[in-house]
Amino acid sequence: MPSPSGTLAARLAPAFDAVSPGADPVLRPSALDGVDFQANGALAAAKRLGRAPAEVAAEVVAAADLTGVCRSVSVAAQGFINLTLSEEWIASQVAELAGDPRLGVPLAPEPQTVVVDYSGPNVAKEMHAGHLRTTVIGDAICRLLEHAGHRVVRENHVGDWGTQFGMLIEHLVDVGEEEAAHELSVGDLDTFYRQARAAFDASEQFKERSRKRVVDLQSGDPETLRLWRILVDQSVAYFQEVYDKLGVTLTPEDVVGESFYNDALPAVVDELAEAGLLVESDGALCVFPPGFAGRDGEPLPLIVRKSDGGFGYAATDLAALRDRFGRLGADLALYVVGAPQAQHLAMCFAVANMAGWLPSPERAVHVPFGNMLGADRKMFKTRSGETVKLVDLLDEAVARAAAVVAGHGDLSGDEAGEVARMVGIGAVKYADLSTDRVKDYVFDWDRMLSFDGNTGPYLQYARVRCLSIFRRASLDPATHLGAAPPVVLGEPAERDLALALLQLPDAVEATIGSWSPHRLCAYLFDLAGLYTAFFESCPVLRAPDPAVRDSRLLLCALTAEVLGRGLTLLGIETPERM
RNA sequence: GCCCUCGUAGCUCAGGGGAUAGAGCACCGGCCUCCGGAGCCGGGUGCGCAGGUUCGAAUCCUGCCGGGGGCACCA
Repeated sequence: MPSPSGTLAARLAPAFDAVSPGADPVLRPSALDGVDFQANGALAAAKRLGRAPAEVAAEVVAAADLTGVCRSVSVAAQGFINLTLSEEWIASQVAELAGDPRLGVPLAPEPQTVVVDYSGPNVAKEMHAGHLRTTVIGDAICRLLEHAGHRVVRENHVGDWGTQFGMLIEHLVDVGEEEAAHELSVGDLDTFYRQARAAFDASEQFKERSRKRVVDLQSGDPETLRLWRILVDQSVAYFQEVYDKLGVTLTPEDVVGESFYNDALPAVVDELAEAGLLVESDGALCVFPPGFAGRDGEPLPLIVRKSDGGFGYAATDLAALRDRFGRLGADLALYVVGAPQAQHLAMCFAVANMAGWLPSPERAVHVPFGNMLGADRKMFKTRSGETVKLVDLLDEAVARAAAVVAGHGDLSGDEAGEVARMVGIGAVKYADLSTDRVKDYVFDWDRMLSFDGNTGPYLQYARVRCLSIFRRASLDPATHLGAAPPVVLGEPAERDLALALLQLPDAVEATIGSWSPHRLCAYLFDLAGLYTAFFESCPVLRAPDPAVRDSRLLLCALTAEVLGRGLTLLGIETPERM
């Protein structure tokens, strides 16, 4: 079942085409009172035909088959077609929605393989607040794509290779394997890293050992690899604890670290050389993709192999592109990576395209995001100026949510704890997802945990309110959905809510189309607001007659479903009570 | 110096070229024995600046101003 705008577009398209071949209607929700949608396109057609817009629009309307869908159709002077849906049609669609497990969201006609690169923490380094955005946004995108029927390959590109591992391995040796593994397993990664760094800075001998260890690591010395593996395994296990706490779908199997591409790096160089793209510059092997200039206006290189013979991260990223479009057969690769990487990724994409690994430029997409800021609008830090550990942030969220939930309802111990967890984690995730990802956003505990405004708790609570009506009446929303009584839309608030319920597909489509979860958030917030208005003006259990009561119960059940589905797609859990 | 990005109400944010630019906080009034709020209703200010494209611009283009970021061997 297509959404209302989809239905209207489909009905109008033949008429547009008949009046002016090639013309296409553009459907938009209308802000005008009493008008649901506005169809544009007649103006452009009129221009081509050299006729008056309103006249062309009228002709389109006459040619369109809108029987049963619209209650009224009118044409404005500028050539807009104003469409008002009939209550009967909305009611029939809502009844159909009740029996649709997908809530109207279509499956992609041509499923694609999409690689999503997100989270990407570094081995033996703490996950801090800065990892929140990539992890939460990337995960929501994965959920949305999978729900749309696409095959999603999650890749957690962890930093598990590089010169710093010489230092880390030597520190591990000094501390002792068992002790080191213990430190890392309890999540004290920062201390471990700092101590390694301190040892490195303090001692020339340690420095020399570290340098030698890097060479051993890169040459594949078994003992060194074994020690390295301890660092990686402990870190990955720790990351997983954070992911589980955060409610993110990443698993250890999704870890495809930098080291994974080591064996492919020589081939990357060879193939670039064969393609005639490789240039030696100051001892480094580079590719100069056109259109990139450096500080002095000189062409900017992507350094594939450094002058010391080592590979930089450009080589790894190129190998990853080669792997994703080659071995994995990706149709699309998404990089949920911070905005500062824009130029680097653009260069990698350009080079991969030139090398023939990336079939077409638009198939690799950087999904950038802005920073999380503190109340002072500066980088989010602790009061003492340190980065905030992600686990600490999440624990604080749950603790704060517990206080909020305790002051709000009357839940018992275990359930209160579980609800606090869902509310706290949900609040953090929703705060991150609900604003346009490319902008910086201000992190504010009180605002995100508020039951008012565009927040996670507000939406969770709106759903709980839907469900509580059923609980009070000892009814089951599921059986009510299954029964799907006739829908009565006598009150404006009923009509508004019903129409909004039908538009989840549009919100999902807009979200995927722009890789912007905040679009779905905005829809859910709008829906929750309409539900509140409905709830205020339309008694449900005390409805004037049984038919109206059953219809309103259906609207409640469906609102709970849509809110629940939307939040789930965003990766936010939904308590049954609050 | 070049490139990218952001600039919307006092604050935090929405606004897929369309009609009178919207929420939530905060502020001021009024109403609340309401199916579960710290509730409901009402109240007003704003698109950084200047051009351009267009029938129509917060939206697209150019320039400037301001914030953030990036610009050869750290990833």
